[in-house]
Amino acid sequence: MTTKAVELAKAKVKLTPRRASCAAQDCHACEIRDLTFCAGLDESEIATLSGIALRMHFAKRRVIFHEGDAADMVYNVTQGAVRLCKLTPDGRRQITGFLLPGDFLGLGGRQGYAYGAEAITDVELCRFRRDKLEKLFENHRQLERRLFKIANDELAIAQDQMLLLGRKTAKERLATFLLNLSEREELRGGQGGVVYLPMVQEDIADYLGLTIETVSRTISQLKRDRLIHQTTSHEFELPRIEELRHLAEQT
Amino acid sequence: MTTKAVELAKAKVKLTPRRASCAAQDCHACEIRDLTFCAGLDESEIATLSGIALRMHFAKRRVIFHEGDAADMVYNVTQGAVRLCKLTPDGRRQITGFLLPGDFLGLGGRQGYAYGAEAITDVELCRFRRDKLEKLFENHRQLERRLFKIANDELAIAQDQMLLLGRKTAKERLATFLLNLSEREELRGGQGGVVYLPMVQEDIADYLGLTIETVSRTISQLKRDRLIHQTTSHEFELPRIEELRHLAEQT
DNA sequence: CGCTTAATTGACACGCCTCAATAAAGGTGG
DNA sequence: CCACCTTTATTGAGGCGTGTCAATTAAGCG
Repeated sequence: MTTKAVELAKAKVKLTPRRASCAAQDCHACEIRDLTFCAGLDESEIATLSGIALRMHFAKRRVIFHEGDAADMVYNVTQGAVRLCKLTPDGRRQITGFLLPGDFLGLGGRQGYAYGAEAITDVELCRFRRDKLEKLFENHRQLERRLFKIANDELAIAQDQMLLLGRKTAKERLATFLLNLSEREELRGGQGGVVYLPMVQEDIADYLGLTIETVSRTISQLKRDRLIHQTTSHEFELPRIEELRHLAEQT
Repeated sequence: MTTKAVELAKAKVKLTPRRASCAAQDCHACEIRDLTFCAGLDESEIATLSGIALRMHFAKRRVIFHEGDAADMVYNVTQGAVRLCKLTPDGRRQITGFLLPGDFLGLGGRQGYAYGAEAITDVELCRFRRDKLEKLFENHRQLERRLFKIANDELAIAQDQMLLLGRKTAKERLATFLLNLSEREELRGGQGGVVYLPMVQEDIADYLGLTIETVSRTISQLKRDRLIHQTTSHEFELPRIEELRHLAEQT
C-alpha cells in the first residue's frame, strides 16, 4: 500500500477535537438498562453507578479513542454503532468488532487500548472513569463479576472470529456475520430473520478479512441464491435461516 | 473436506480416559510461581491457593478438555505446551493459542469452553475448580483482579491475532509468530533471539490460517533470506531481529 | 534398523485481490 | 425538491498468493 493510501485511510475519520457533548447521567432512565452490565442491579447500585456515569455524544465518523491511548475510560454504548479498528503501519485495517446499544467498550487494554474506536453512526455513550469504576467494585462485587463475565464473553467471540478469519470462505464469512448480527438483534428484542447493517461494506470487508469487491460479489451471490433478501439499502431479510446457518458452519 | 478427512483429523488426538495422574500441590515449591497469576501473592494467599490446587499430568497429544465441555475447571500450565483448538463440522481446524509454562488456561467460556485444549508435549498443569477459586476471591481480591487482568491481556492478544489472520501475508504471519514466541521466552527468562518451537508445522499452519505447505515454503524462504537460522529441528535463531520486526509490521 | 510421522518441494488450480469502469445512493446548497 | 457532487456499491477482466495434489526426503521412535 502506498503512503498516499495511508493518508487516505487516515483521512476517513474526523480528527477534530475529541470533546463531545456530554452531561450527567440518570441510569434509572437509561434505554438499555436491562441489556448490559448495569442490568438487574439493585437500587443502591444503580444510584452509585449513576453518580460516576457521564453521558456523551459522538457524531458519525468521530474517533472515540485511538489505539494506544491510555485506557483510563470505559464506556457503555446506549445508542448507535461503533467500530473497533486496528491498523498496520502501511494502512491495512482490521476491524475487530462492531458495538451496538448495550455493548461494553474499553476492555482488552494492557497499557493502552488495543484498538481504536470510531462512531459509525451518531453515537450515545455512557462513560466511566476506570479508576472510579474499580473503586465501586469494592462495595459492589456483583458489578465486578459482571464485567469479568463480559470479558469472558468477548474472549469467546474473539476466538470464533479467529476461526472465521483463519478458516472460512468468503461465503461462509458473510453468512456467519449476518447470522451473528441477527442473533444480537434478537437479544435486543428485535425480530429474528431481519438484520439492519449500520456499517458500509468497506467496514464489513475489514471485519471479515476480505475486500469490498469480494463482499459485494458475495452479497450478490447470496441474493441470487435467495439466502438473503435486501429490503432497504441497509436492511436484509434472512428467509432461509437454517440453510444460512448450515453455510456458516457454526461450530 | 471429506468425511474421511474429518475422521483422520479427529483421530490425531488420543481420546483415551481423561483421567491423568494427579496429586495435591505445594504452590511454595512451584517452578513458575512468579510468572503467572499466583505471582507475588503473600504467604497466606499462596497457602490458601495451595489448598485448592491439584497438580496434574497429561501425556503428549492427550485432550485436556473438549470444546463445549462444562467450563468448571481452570488451569495453570507449569510445564510443557498446550494448543487451543476450534473445529468446524467438516474438520477444518483453527488453533486460537499456544500455552507455555506460566500461562493460564480456561478463560473465554460462556456455557462451555470456547475451545478444546490438547497437550502438545507432556504437560504439567495446576488445576483449580472454578467455584472454589471464586470462593477464594471473596477474601483475596488481589487474585480476582489478577485474573481479570489476564482476561484483558488475552483479549488484546486475540485482537492482534485477528489483525494477523485478516490482513497479513504468509511471510508477515510467520515473522509475527516467531517474534511473539521469542518475546514470551524472554519474559520467561530465556535469551532473546532464540525460539524453541514445541509444535509441529501443522499446528503452526492452523494457528496462522495457512496450510502446512505454505508454512514450510515460507520458513524456507525466511531461511534463504537469512532472517532466521535453524539450529536444531525445533530451534531457530533470529539473527536480524529488527528486520524481522519490520517484516511483521507490528502495530 | 525399519516403520511412521513430519517436512520439503514442484506443478498446477482456484479463490480472492487488484485495477478499472460504471451505476447507485447519499448529502448539500440553492 | 432538484441539481450537483461525493461516497458507496456493483461488475468485469486479469493477476497473484495461497491452496491442492503428489512425490520425495528427513526426522522421530520403538
